[in-house]
Amino acid sequence: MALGSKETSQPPSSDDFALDGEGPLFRQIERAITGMILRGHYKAGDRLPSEADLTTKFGASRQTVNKAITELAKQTLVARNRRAGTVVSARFQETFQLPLPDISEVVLERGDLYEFRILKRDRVVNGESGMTWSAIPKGSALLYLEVLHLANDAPVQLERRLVNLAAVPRIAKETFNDTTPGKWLLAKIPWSSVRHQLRATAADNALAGILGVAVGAACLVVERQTFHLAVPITRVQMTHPGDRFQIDSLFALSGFENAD
Amino acid sequence: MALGSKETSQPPSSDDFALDGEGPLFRQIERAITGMILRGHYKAGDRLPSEADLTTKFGASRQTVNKAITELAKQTLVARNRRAGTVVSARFQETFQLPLPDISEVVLERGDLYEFRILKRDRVVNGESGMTWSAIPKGSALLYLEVLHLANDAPVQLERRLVNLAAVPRIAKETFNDTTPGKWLLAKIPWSSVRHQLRATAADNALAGILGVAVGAACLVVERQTFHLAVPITRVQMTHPGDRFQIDSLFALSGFENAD
DNA sequence: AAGTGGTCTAGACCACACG
DNA sequence: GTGTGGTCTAGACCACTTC
Repeated sequence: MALGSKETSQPPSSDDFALDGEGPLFRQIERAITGMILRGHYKAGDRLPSEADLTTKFGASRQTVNKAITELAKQTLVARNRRAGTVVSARFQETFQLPLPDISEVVLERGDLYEFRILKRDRVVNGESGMTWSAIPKGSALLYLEVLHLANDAPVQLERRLVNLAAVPRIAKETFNDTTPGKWLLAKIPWSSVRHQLRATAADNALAGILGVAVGAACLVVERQTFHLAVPITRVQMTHPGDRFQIDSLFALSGFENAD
Repeated sequence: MALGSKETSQPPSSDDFALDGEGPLFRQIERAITGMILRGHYKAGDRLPSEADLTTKFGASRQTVNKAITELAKQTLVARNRRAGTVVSARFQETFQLPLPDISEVVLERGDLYEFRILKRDRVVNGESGMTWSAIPKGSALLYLEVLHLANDAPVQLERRLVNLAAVPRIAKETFNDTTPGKWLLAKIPWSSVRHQLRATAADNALAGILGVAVGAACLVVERQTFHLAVPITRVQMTHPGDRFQIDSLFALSGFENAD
């Protein structure tokens, strides 16, 4: 079971460049090379054969080989350099995909009953009455929404949202009888960039009352700011009771999804 | 400033298929199509021209057009279907890249002084003395490590780690004078899949004492399990004081990074 | 100077899904 | 059937970087 096969590992033999015949050729090549790296035939810092060599070894065109290796480079498994060649990375990926879907889908996915309630809905002026969104000039018209999301009647998320009314005037007439503001915005307004922040906070009195947890209880906060072509669209703070919500993500190198 | 240009948006004219001449052709095509979608010339559910048509409109080869659209499909901006064609997605990406680098780099990046202390180091048997890792058979030999990470002498992370000794026997001799266990493992042992969980917890007495926070303080917990070719390597719980640590991530559609 | 990756084209065959 | 994307090849030119 020992993985410490590095000390005794062999350099890649011609057999290691064998393909398994499953699926597209470029994926087979991807798997073959990933496999050699994972099995220690290529170690961190080692140089892979050039594309021209791989073309011969795999019996594929250069385009196909290039597509495979480009994909490995995107996964940060290798680094590519002109003239110097392709080198196995010393360190693996440090950025991971985390799914942050609409809370309604998380709840429904679990088979629970989903419901939401609009607690507040106010037109506010940026910078006044304690509402400030620094990405937007003071004095701008904003819509403030407070929405409680419930799973089987238990609160799982308090959503506190500011919407830039100059960018999304139509939202003023929307009543949100059928969809949540989050889904409405996602469907109506495209975005070009998104910023996320994750942190933990203790519930204050107001939050504790709304979420039905003890004062001081740990909560997971996801804050999201959405922009469209440099125009701020919406900023939302999603606060979850720490004991009823977590984010879960599984990542596998492509071709090795079933290696668990 | 209003973005509600959808109601008045025009169907794409031939001018919209103009390229800006910057960088590789496939990126120009990518930007051109992304731009048409973001500006509302193509709305959710609309069908893009076929690859053959785009080949003509952009004056590029099919390979090049295909590469551009394949990239858009990976970003979930469009969905591709044989026979039915390429359709603009009704909903945008719901999975985001979050950076989770080694804590030492986060601290050093901020310009703070970084230090770590190994608080505990025990050989344990899985299932005994309160240590259980369900991915591994009971009775397996594990190494338990407790490491405190500090920024400017203030604790920012408590790391509690289990290592599968059968998979990583060499770690038994490692003293971690120079590197943290996390970095050591990353450098020595490759992984093929990783699972992450994020949640908030309240500090209990022990945790509060170690982190130097009040009992009950909110903490952000990142749990990571790493596997290599189906073999569990390590499981680590990284607990951060909620007020001294957060995860931050900015994502932009490629080609629109400067649109903020 | 020469090797390596970056990109592009023209042409081809195939698989799938819809009518 | 037939249109659409999925994939592949052979060949080419170029840019960058190291030798």
